[in-house]
Amino acid sequence: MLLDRAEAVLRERGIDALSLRELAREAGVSHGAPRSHFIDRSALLDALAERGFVRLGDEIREAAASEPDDYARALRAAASAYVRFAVREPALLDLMFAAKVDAPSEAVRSAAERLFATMTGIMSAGAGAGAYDTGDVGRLTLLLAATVQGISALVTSRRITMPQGEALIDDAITRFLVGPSAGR
Amino acid sequence: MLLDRAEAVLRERGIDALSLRELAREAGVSHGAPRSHFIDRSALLDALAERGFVRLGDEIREAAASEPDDYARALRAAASAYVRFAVREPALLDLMFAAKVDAPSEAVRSAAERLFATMTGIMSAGAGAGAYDTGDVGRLTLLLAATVQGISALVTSRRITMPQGEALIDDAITRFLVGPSAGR
DNA sequence: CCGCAGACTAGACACTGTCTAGTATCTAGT
DNA sequence: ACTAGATACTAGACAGTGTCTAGTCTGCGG
Repeated sequence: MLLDRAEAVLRERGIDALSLRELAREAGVSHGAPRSHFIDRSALLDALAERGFVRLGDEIREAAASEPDDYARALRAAASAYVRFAVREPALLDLMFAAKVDAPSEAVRSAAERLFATMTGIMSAGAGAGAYDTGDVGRLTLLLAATVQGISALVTSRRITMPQGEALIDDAITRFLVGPSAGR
Repeated sequence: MLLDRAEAVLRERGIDALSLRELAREAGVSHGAPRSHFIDRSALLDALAERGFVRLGDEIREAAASEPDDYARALRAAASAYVRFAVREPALLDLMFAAKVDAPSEAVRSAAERLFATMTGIMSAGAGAGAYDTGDVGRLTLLLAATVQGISALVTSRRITMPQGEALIDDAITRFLVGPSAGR
């Protein structure tokens, strides 16, 4: 698939090296061929971002499911999976959270929303048992999302190392849980 | 100055619209002229990022200084200033925390470090008076940095609105302070 | 069997970053 | 005062890019 190849280039050589013409050359088709699939270069990027949101959602859901009977561990696993995704696909994550001049496309927006819904689901599992000190799970999830996204940004922009990022996740999750002994 | 004009284009039309040749045209010089100042397009972007770190540091320092005798309010003011900077200069913040394939230049790295030092200074003011529940101010500052960066990313990528971002800052700062009544 | 939509080709256009050789100007250093 | 060198610039070239257009081929539903 064209998108698979584009994703690989994005991962290996960054967004600046991602060229429609080069993708066409690699695929052995003419330079205009990709236009049948993506009207624009930005349409290609949107499709990549959309897939990124889906994949990231899958990965954190799976990570959380690996710890079914411990909220704290499930939360840590999900957050850790998020940062590991960021390290594996730094340029893709940049693309997903890029500050574009015009509003994101409908497809990207809804994919991002589904990721957030996945995170909310993970948080809710603990909320029912009173693991957090507030009833507003949505707002708390937003804060968690911002925190893991920020940690990921610090790691991918090489401001901190991956182990430091993992330590920050630990600190953050601990703060999310009610009581000083929770999850420790 | 060339950088001022570049910053304006970045702010108004995004990074994709930032072209060396167009800058040269606007300045009324030949298309090769900018090369005397910046060897590369990426050198221009690095210079912009560096200036961004300096300006952001100035703004949060000033915000914190406006509340000299209340840690909680100073912290909130600084975090709020960070997010306001992000809203005002979304493309610039993207540039500052972009996940590039090769390591950031020395100048950018040290500018980022100075920003972090500024944040540490703001946090330390409260730490001396036991406002936080841990002695490791550096690690706590890192977590704060990640949190405000993450909130900014959510706002600039239009996942949440600015008021939601402000609310998240409130939630985050409250969690950073020791005791349930702290700063509220 | 027809018509048509979708994937593709091939050429053109305007634009970009980058490299080069050459020029003017200004600034030490002797 | 003269020279050497650095600095800012011009002008031309090159390869590469995204995008648009007109035309071709092919498979499929009516």
